[in-house]
Amino acid sequence: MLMPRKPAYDRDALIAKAKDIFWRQGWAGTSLKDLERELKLKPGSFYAAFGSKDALYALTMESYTREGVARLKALAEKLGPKGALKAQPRFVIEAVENPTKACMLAKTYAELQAKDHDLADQAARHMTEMKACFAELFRSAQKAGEIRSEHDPDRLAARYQSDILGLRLSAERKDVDADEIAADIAADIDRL
Amino acid sequence: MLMPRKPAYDRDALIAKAKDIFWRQGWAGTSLKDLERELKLKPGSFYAAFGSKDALYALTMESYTREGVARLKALAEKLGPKGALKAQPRFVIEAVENPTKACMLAKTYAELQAKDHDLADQAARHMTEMKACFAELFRSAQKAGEIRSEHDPDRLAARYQSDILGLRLSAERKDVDADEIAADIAADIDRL
DNA sequence: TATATACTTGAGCGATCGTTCAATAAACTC
DNA sequence: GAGTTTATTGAACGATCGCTCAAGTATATA
Repeated sequence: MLMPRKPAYDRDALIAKAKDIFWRQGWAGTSLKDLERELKLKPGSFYAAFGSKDALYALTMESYTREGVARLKALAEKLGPKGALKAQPRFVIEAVENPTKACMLAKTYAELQAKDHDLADQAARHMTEMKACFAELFRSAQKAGEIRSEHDPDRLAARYQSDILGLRLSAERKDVDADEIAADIAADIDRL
Repeated sequence: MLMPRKPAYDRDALIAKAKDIFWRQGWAGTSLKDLERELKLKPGSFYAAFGSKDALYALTMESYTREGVARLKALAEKLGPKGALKAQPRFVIEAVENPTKACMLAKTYAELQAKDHDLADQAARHMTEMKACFAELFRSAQKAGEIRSEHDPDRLAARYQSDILGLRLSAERKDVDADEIAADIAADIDRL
């Protein structure tokens, strides 16, 4: 048997690069020309590597979610569940490596839900997964006695995620002091 | 002087109709074919009436904001400033006449900000205007003694608007009970 | 009724969309 | 090196994008 030629590109690096572009510009706002230029791939190579624009978009959302979950768990490892929940708001809007402040999943869902696009469903599932992570942290914090047990952790998680989505969108505005909002969200955790 | 023929359409009604389409589908997600079909206008009439897709989009955002401000002020007239702030969350997610729950201005800003599109700036200005309305209500509530005066009304308004944006986006999800979030936001007002 | 004016119509413009594919170049085994 | 397999290239496809404009139609005044 003969061994084939190896691709010249690093697939994971290309997904990471594409994620930044999609995250910033959205689905319709990113053309194949954009991707070809930034990823330095001609059409043939692009389609051999990823199959379609939508398939690559799905890969970038998976990567986005995986990293988000990992970061949250690392934060909980270091600061405990309540500490992680209090730190997360400030963290998400201060990450300078992000191409934009708003949540990629929320942007995707908002853009494509009306079209009943598959990517909207996938974004929704990823958001559900993130919400479950938040709920798990609230449950842990309750077990640790850091949050009163009279609260429903799933309800807390839904409200918390909603607040974070609003915060991240607000953080893109020039007339809003997102640090203040983040501080207020964190302060709310202390009152639970 | 001779008098011309009158248009067969109601311009304001067309703007209202276009607003629903843009609100639901977004800027890139709405094609001129969509508008021609829904507004029952051929290209020539469309461009004679509105000039361009973007010009019509701007008109719909103006109408959207004008109606939002009017509704809020009507609510304040009836329920007082604090009552309006408490009622607004439930109100925005329960309005069945809306084509979608999420805020049109936020959707527009999120979609077009990366492109430095003029419509993103206009959306941002309209959001600033809404925020000023909220701040005015918080100030009134403080004057009426319904909210403690130690709070900064502008900061309260920014947080409140952020929460509403998150709520309205969350309300489009099937796995989230938006009524609970709305109730929790309203409950926060009582603790100020 | 004649005429001027504006509205309506729809074919079609150039540009760009996501995608395909045949031709060429490169890297592997034998 | 010969032979085979895959990666790379870039022209070009059909569809759709926002938009233009000349031709036809309807309504007003005179």
